[in-house]
Amino acid sequence: MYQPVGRGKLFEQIVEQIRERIVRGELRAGDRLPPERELALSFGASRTAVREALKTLAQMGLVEMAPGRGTVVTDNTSHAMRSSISLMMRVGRLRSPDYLVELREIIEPEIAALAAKRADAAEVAALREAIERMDGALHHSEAYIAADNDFHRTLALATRNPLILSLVDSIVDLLAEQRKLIFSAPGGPERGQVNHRALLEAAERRDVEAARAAMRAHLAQVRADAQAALDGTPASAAAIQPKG
Amino acid sequence: MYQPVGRGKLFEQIVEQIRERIVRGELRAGDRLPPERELALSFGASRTAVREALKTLAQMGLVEMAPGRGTVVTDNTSHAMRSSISLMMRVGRLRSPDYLVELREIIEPEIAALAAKRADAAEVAALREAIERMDGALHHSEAYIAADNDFHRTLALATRNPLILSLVDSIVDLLAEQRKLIFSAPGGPERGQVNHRALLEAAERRDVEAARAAMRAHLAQVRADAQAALDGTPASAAAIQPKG
DNA sequence: TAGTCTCAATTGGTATGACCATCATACCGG
DNA sequence: CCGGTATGATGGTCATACCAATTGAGACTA
Repeated sequence: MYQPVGRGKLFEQIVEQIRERIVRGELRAGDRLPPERELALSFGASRTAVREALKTLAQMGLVEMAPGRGTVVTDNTSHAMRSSISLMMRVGRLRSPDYLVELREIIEPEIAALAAKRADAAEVAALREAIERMDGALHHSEAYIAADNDFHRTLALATRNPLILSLVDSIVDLLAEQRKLIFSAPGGPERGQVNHRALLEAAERRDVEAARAAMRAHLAQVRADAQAALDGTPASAAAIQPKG
Repeated sequence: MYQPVGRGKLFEQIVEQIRERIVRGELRAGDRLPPERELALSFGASRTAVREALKTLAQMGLVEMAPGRGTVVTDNTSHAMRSSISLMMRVGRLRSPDYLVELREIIEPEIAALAAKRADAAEVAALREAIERMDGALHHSEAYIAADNDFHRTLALATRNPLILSLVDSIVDLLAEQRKLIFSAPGGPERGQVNHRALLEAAERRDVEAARAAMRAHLAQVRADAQAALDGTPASAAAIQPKG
């Protein structure tokens, strides 16, 4: 019927215009956009509206604002999704973290398969290095978990698919808790290393099926160890809950 | 070694305080929080700062602002992730849309499998209804695509995993383009319906393996039809970047 | 009485104008 | 050549006013 006369809030129109220019590549990462006062003049709007628009873009991870330096375009696109998932898990009445485990059991075996197919020498080396770091940190939970994260992240990187990498990055934080449980399970790290090595060998041999199977075994073992740690040590299990 | 001295921007502190109350459950979905002017008074800050904080929370999908009605807490936590992925795909050097297809081929078969295992009568009915709508819209691309989206979303819903649902929601928008291609391929929609029906039957029989297989077949056919549509229409094919 | 209409109050959205905090740069003195 | 300092640019905050959309109460009409 009629054209929507005011296409929504004013600041949204400004967001759209700037977003478009970034998406189209007219504005690239590192570029600095005009001061707020200038933008306000260009858009024919007040500085308030421009500012709300820039604030929104900053929250989306498209730009960064800093006093004295101005507003610059950034390529930090995965940051937003990362915090979103983290938030979602927390706000979702944190019961049933199984949601995350389930998603992980869906994607990680396929990630391993793709990684085995596509990993180059450098990535294989990175995997080996991560495993060695875990070997050397079997009694140092923080370093072990960090190396463990790197291992899985390198696999995601080897898929050559940035979407998958972002997805993995976004759930890494949430896995720290579970990995602590594994670490506290007797023999948990050692059992994990068996599967890690199997994954490394599969990647070296480009054995897609072996990689998938190894990851499945790994996740099953992780799930079992985590459950065992919860059952066996009610004290540490209780320590998980609060953390407000 | 030393702590950062500055406590950060003022509006960030306000964001943190309100966010905490939402995450802790003190503020639940539907709750309405005080007017901006009141909040400004409570926080001992100006309305500007409060407003920037609320704007940030709105962008995160935690609250919704509307003139006259106030600011209410929402549970729409997937919205942020949705727009994030969409943005990432667009800003990320839009060549190689295969990234998305690849991710889809990883998760959708497993979604179908989980859905077949867990779908209740209402969800099966919703699947059937979506298929019927597609039957009735074989010559009306917009309605067909909408029903197609609903079909896949219902599958995700049936997994009972909100993370998976959010992930699918975030992908839906980006699939519109591909679905238009399918629709333009001769016999594409009809072939799609065959697989849709197979998925429905698998869900009815709780046949996990059949569901997974049907979805794999569906995606393979979709990929083929999309490619065929591109090959057949070089003009539109030129609009897509050659894959890396 | 029931329905609708009007209008004022509430509340988010925008506009100004000012001032502060921080950073970059150019300038100056050693 | 170096280091501190003044100056300007720029984002962050404040105060105030007005606009726009929504709500809800009270008046008006059928």
